[in-house]
Amino acid sequence: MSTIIDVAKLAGTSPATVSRVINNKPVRPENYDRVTAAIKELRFEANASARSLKTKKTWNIGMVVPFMDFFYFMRIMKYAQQRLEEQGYSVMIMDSEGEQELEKEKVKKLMELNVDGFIIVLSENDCSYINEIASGMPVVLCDKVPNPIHHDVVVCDGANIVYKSVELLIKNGHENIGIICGPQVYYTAQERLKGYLRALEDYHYPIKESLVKYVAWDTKHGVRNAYDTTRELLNETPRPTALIASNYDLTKGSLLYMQDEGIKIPEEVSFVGYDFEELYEFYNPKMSMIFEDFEELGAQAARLLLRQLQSSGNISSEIVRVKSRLVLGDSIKKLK
Amino acid sequence: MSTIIDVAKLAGTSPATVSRVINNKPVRPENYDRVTAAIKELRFEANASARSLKTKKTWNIGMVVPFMDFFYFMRIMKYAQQRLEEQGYSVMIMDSEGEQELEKEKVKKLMELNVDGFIIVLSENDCSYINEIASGMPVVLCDKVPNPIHHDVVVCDGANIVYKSVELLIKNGHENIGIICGPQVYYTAQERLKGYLRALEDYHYPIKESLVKYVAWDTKHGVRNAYDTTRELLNETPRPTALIASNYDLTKGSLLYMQDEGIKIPEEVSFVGYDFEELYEFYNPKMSMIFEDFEELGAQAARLLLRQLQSSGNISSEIVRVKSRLVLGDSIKKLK
DNA sequence: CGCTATACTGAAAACGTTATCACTAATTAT
DNA sequence: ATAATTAGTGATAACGTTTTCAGTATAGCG
Repeated sequence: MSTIIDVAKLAGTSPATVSRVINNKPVRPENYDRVTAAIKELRFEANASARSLKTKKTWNIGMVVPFMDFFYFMRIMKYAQQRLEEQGYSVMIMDSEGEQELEKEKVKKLMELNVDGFIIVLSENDCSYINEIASGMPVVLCDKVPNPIHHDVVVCDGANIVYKSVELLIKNGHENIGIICGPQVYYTAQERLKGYLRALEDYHYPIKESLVKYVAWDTKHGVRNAYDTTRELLNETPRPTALIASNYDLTKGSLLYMQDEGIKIPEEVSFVGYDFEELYEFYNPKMSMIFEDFEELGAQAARLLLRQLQSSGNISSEIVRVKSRLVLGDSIKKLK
Repeated sequence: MSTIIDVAKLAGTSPATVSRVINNKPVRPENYDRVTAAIKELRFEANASARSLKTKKTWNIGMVVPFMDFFYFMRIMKYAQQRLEEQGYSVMIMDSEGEQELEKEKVKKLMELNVDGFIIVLSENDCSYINEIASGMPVVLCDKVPNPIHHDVVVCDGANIVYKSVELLIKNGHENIGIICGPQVYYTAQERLKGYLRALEDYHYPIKESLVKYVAWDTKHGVRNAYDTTRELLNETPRPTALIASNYDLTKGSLLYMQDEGIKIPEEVSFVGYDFEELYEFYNPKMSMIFEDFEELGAQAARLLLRQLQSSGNISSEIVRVKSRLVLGDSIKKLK
């Protein structure tokens, strides 16, 4: 491996000039040519460690997700990474295994590695530790977000799309619509419920508490919880004629229950799911499903982070809502 | 941020002694205590860049996968990462988008970042560039492997498990068994076909060329290709009574075709798939499916890499085969 | 008790960059 | 033509570690 000094010698300039060339600072054209030629000849690559040591910038971004083998999180990170790479950043992704304690450790680890910023999908509804461990760091929170927020945040627009889904069910004659929600400490869970409530209100239907179920939707227990909750819901009076599962895992659990019990969709109950791609392709009949735009989610996260990285002064934090879409299948029965 | 010098001052020793403490080198107990106390008090963390600059070791491992939002690859990397972290390494994962040109770029980028080693899932059947770009680097190749191999390699044992599957089909009275294989330039594709051929031979059944289809199984086109090939297979004479799809995407494509055409499994054709977890839970009837052990795959990749990282001298490259398992569903019909 | 071997220690020189600063050459204004 | 500015240069000092090396205590030995 050759160094800036080797290049300088070959080009007949000082190391400082070589540094100026590789950092796009003004240099006499003649010197520029000689240096670039020397760089090519020696296959010189600036040493990242030395550079970071001097500049205090590693051009590395730390990402933490609850489960890195889960497409949902990784797709977000993939697209964020793409944008960040365009700006010269590299990315380190770590897995918190859905546990806050581990998440904290990973953030700490990334701090030791001197990352320049973070994109985090929280494991639990708490990010207070960030200010202790990584105070002053550029941070973007993504998807799972605690309610009082002091950071830049990107979430999918749940209110709107759930509103539309409920509206559609109503127009198909459904009055008793059950919904399986996430814990209301999460912003996204709140939003999705808000869409449900608002639609019913707008159409002057009463809201039946018994048809609104709150479920711990963490990736570890979400499926199981939704499974049980679906049973509960279908035993309520009035029995719901339609169900909305407001999350990937909740969708999975709910459908598994109905499959196990042989409950026919849409004959016995209509259904709208969330984010379950593979299933959408294969389930018979095709499920109606809400899909979040992970590509945009990641891109926005990257944008917000870059904004922080590039601005020197304090900027007020921003919350970005990314549109979701509802794809229709044959899982909604027309009543009457 | 405090430095080794601040710590030294507070502890009343030289920076060298502090360095010795944080690197577990022998130090007088009294000094050890004073230094650790000072470290705690100042919340000192050794600067990674400075350390790397001096030691030429970053403790970073580069990983490259074709698609980082694909659970298959990420699960491998997740478990590899776990093992590597235990040994103090951090991991940078990059996405080659299934294109060799990009893969090369990512490897180059990771070289610039001075990673200490690589775990790579190749996009195409060629890793010759590695010797140009990253010659001498510790490298482990994973899952998709070109045939003549000069690196450490981890693959799933396809021969054995496909053999078992074919055997099972034979015992259920099937003689005409179709198989959708990957391109024979891939080691894994070869192995899976080998299992098929050997089982038929062992049971003295003729091998019918028309029932063995070779398909480009890359993540971009695999599904589509399998879709078309399934049609072909089912139009062959003799018509196969059972089908084996030897890969996740091939399974997906094949099942999609049969679903679209309303071909009933197992009534019209028996089926054994590969790696399609979500589907296994939901498809009706339950598919018989081969599952690879990604956890072990990743763990072995990490083990091989650590072996290279820790050994100073040249070691001969190793090829590790990880057992797969066959999970039975109701997709195999008993003939006669 | 003196001698050698042992076990730590601190000073100082790296590692490969970038940033500062004083300086020179080239340009412009007068 | 000379003075005043501008543009670009190289020497040098960081950045925060580790490593070498010579040195100093301490322990072990006869």
